[in-house]
Amino acid sequence: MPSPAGVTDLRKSTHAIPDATVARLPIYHRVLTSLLESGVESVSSHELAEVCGVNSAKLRKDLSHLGSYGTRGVGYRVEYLLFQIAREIGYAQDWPVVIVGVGNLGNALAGYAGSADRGFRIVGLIDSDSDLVGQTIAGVEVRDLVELETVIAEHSASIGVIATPASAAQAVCDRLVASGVTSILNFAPSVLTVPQGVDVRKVDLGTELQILAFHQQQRAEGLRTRKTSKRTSPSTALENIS
Amino acid sequence: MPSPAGVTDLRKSTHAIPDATVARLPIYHRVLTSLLESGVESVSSHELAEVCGVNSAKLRKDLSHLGSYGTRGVGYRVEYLLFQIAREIGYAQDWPVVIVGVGNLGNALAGYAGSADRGFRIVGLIDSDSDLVGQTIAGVEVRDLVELETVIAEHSASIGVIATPASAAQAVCDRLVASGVTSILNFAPSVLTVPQGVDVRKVDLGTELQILAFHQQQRAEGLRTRKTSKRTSPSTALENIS
DNA sequence: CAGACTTTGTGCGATCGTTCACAAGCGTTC
DNA sequence: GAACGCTTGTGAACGATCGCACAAAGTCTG
Repeated sequence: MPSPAGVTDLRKSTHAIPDATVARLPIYHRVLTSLLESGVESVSSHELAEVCGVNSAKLRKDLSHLGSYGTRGVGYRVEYLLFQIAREIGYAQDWPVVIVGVGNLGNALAGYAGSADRGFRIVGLIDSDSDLVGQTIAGVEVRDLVELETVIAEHSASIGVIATPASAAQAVCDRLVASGVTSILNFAPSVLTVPQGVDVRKVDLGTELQILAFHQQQRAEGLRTRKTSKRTSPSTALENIS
Repeated sequence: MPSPAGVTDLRKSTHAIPDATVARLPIYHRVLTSLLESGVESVSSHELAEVCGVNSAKLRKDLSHLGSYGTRGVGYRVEYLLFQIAREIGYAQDWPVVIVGVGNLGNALAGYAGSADRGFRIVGLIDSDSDLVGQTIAGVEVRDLVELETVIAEHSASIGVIATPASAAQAVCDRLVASGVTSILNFAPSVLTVPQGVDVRKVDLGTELQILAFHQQQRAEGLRTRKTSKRTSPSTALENIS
């Protein structure tokens, strides 16, 4: 899993939950929520792992980092496990989030984090485009870039999302950090420099596509060198050679 | 690094470039492009690593997987290195991409991958909303969901993007796979099941936010247990204890 | 209550990724 | 051309993660 950028090592002192595990907890949480709504009361690690798309041993080890919340011979009680995971990842804490850049991407995020009752509350939508300022999106009024510091202070926001063009990203980032934001989700295709103690996660749509393209190319080359054929039936023609 | 979901192990046979390295190549590519435009002709691994936000040893090892494209005592020639990376990740191959789901997110992606001269060409925008069908976005006409198979066949698309609600994701995925798509980028918050030989990468906005929230919570707890203070000045109050 | 069965929690080895540290190689200077 | 300084490329140690395999601990049945 992608390790966070410049994370201050501080969690070792408390529970010490591996990064790889933390990255999977939200998935478990979502699947468990879905199970709970379906009326399922208990799951085994095998069943849950199957649905989450992970190895069952990995799942058990992940959960064991939170505590012993299962019952041997039976499995995990969905509701209880869900509660424990939720507590661990700070769900239902309603973290105040500020989104800077209300283009298509910012819009999508506002709708996503704002509507569903995830553990977040959009407390600020910021843009420099005067046409956008004043509009209400997902129940929140878009405010001008100059009000960035004000909005953050108003709601004591500690999580910021950068959905601006790359050219503005570092400047916005600096202002976020200066205002007390210590967790940043960056969608701009640029490398952010932050002081120690600030956590930056990067999501880059272009990079993701290029990684896919790489694998696609590898596959194509693999086929070509094996039997010199044009692209024909790619369905199940690839067998696993490990 | 985030390991891809159900990737068939096939690359071992050719060059065997580690996943972690592949995930960083697009970053190097972008930074190098920027350097080239700035007129820089040569960089050392230290300089490049600095800008890319990685360790210089890691950078050198990454590049060494592609070949020996540097000159000892000097560094790397920007243009040459850029070319080599581009070749490796299939840049300028103009991969045909189909995007299913033209909400805010699909829109953002269409603009992103379509406008900038990245190595992709949006050949299909698909949605089931009849209000959207027929509109032109980023120079491409939105077509109805029923035409999915037709559009893929028309352009021999092998990369598909799912930007639909979670409820539709698996069904769309199945149809993509059945039509010959072997690389899928999934933005829907759901676990996709695919046959062997199909590569799925998942980008989950909610998960990313929750990972940030977790770290934020850890930090808060760390502070609280150290000295019982309210949230005051979070600016540079966190020192690194490793 | 004993024995069979099920499933968790985890010790351990294998694999993958990162970082250090240094030899090998290149350019430059005297 | 020898000596010096710089940077690459990489062997090797380290650390994190994964997955197997199994003991521990529970349920169920007779």
